[in-house]
Amino acid sequence: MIVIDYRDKRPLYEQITEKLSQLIICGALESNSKLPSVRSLAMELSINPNTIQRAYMQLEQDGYIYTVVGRGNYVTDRSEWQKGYQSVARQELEDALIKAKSSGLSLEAVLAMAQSCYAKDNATASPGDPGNLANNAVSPAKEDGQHD
Amino acid sequence: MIVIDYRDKRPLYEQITEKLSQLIICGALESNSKLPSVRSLAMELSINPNTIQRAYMQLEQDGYIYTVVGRGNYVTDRSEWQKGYQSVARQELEDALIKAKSSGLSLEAVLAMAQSCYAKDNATASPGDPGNLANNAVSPAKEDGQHD
DNA sequence: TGAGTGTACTAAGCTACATAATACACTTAG
DNA sequence: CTAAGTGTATTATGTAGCTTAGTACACTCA
Repeated sequence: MIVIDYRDKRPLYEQITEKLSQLIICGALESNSKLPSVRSLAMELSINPNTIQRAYMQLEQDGYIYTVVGRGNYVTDRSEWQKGYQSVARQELEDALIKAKSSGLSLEAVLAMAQSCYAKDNATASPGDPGNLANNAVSPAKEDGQHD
Repeated sequence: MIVIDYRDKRPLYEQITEKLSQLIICGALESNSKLPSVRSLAMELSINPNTIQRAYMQLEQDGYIYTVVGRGNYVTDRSEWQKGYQSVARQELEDALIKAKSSGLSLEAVLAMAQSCYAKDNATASPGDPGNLANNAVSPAKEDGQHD
């Protein structure tokens, strides 16, 4: 399920890249399953195919999907990107820890947050909803589909 | 000391905002000390005064500095932005924790990282350090703190 | 063969960023 | 008071990135 947020100041292709990678990471999109075609997803989201193409290009470069010309785009095996993703996550965690420390947060508070977070049931969606990635509830201050 | 990184893809004013706020947070710039003027910092960094002005505007909006028209820009008391900064740090830490968890990092690994980080001596410069931002002019030495 | 796929390219419009050049009101030192 | 230094605002210009639009080509598969 992808929703374009036009209040988001980031470029569209970046939003799409982020949301698709999240869907892949959390398991909502199974390995080797097929992604919507450039043209069909563009139509569903009411944006230009070039923008989708750019998002897919980025996802392929990041290792989350692979492309078969003439056939489509497919989700890469978890083992392919797992390592790199974990490395990024570790770095971001370290940065956040340094910032937390400099902000005056106590070590105890940080440890408690970690415990709490790992106790919680953070969505690791079950691979049962392939279907539509688009949600037609987008209203950029105008009616849908109309671009001058 | 501020260095412009032209390989950085972010806007200049954002780089400057970030580095100045870091200097303020870590204590390299004392509360109520005077920042370089818009024009002088612009000249030292060889960029346009408007860009510095924009950075200062952002810093003021974030609460890190306050402005006295006709006099200059000054570092805000720590207590003014401490709370908001801690709140941001906490949120970023939570995001990083969720990401770490989803990447497969174990709770033990995360706890170890936190311990390690808090054991380390992460630069929290003590007031009195050289406040030089480029090569010049921060300490007027006689600032009787006149602010609103 | 034809439909669907990824891919590449050009052109145009829009926005953000950065610079340049002024201009004005204010504060302070003289 | 004057003059220098300060923040602030404005307009104009150039550049770059994002997005759309339209077209085109090579590939895969029923």
